[in-house]
Amino acid sequence: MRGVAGSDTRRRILDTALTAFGRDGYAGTSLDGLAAELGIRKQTILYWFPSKLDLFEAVVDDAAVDLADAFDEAAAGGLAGLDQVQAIVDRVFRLAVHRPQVLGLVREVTRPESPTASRLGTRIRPLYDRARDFLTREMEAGRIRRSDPAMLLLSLYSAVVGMVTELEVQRTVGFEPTLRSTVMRRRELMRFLRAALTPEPPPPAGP
Amino acid sequence: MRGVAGSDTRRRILDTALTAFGRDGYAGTSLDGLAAELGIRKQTILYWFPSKLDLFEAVVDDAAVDLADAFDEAAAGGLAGLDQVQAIVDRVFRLAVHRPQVLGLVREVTRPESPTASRLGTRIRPLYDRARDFLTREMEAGRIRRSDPAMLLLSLYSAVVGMVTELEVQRTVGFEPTLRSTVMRRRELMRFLRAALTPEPPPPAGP
DNA sequence: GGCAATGTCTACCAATTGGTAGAGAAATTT
DNA sequence: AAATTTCTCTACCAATTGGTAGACATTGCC
Repeated sequence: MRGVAGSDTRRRILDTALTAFGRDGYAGTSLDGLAAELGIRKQTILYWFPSKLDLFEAVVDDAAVDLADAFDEAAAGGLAGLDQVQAIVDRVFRLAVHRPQVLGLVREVTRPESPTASRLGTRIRPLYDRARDFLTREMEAGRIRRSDPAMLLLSLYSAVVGMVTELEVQRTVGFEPTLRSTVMRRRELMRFLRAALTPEPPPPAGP
Repeated sequence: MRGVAGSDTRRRILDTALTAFGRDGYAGTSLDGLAAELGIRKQTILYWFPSKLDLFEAVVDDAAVDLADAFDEAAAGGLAGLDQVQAIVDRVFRLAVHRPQVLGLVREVTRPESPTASRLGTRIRPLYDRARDFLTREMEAGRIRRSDPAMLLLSLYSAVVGMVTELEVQRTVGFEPTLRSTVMRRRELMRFLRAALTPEPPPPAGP
């Protein structure tokens, strides 16, 4: 078969590359290896993406869309306070469970020296700003414990990504996480976050 | 100068390699590049460490000692509950501020596909066990909010590493973090952790 | 001063890397 | 059916990779 399949080849390359980059990093992924995994020649990859870096950027853009969609969807409910936070965490967890590769890529791309650290930066920035604004608003409304929104956001992000990464580590070690353990983990994370975010009861009214 | 310097070369290689591996990852670091950075030839590196992988493992072992020392030191005070947690966080922060490279390496080595994921595993395992036991004990004593100790530990770890990583990212972007901002960040982190860990007040005594 | 040990270097090497040039098959257009 | 476009391939290539072999300089010991 030659020159047949149309451009689902492009999609297949993107998907496999996402996994490979997330798993082995940019430097650790070779076009030859990737091609072998796909059962095609490296030159076919270079036909669809003019260079390795172009491929990487395309993969990042692709993943960024997924992430943004997840956030949008979770935010669409128009919830407030802890419920909104919970909705987002749930949604990210869902993404992480059925496309764990995306998180691997996030990990790779947020490395300071990543070849396109800046790219994900510009893609994610709007999400970040929205999230921070949300937290600020909720704090002012007293629905979330008051603190520095930027740093709180970072803590949230770290906790979520850390927990999801842990799922992946388990899987690598050969422990296919059960639905049950996944659910437990998410619940545990939410307890942690709720504990950290619940506003303190107002102090007994002063003079 | 030839055959002179004695084996401080070995130390210099270890230090520079730590930075390089943490910054560029294992695959992203080349012996030639490393040698150039050191002003020596690659063969000198291979004289001290028989292979790239051997070098990497030596670097990991070296860093693991630093980490273990930090923990030991923080644990030596014999504190309890949140105070002990705070002591450890402070100590890790201090390490991260004056040897940020170590954290970069931790990041690299905790990647599921890292060439020596297992190695840091065995080095860190004892620390992990100790920490989990500590948390379990403190929960039973009612000094820390009750939850799954393993997952709580993961949340703590993620939050700390995430925050420290952020410091590094800032530095990369060119924002030399001031002492002031570092302190603020640490304080913010502690507030987050305290909020998450403080035990709930006992429910009004039941029947 | 001779000599072994130590440490760094030059000279190579085979394998792998990302990338180019262009042949050739299938599908589409004319 | 001829021509063109689309897609995948074979054949290369220069640069870089981790690693080997061994020359040569310095040091400390006898």
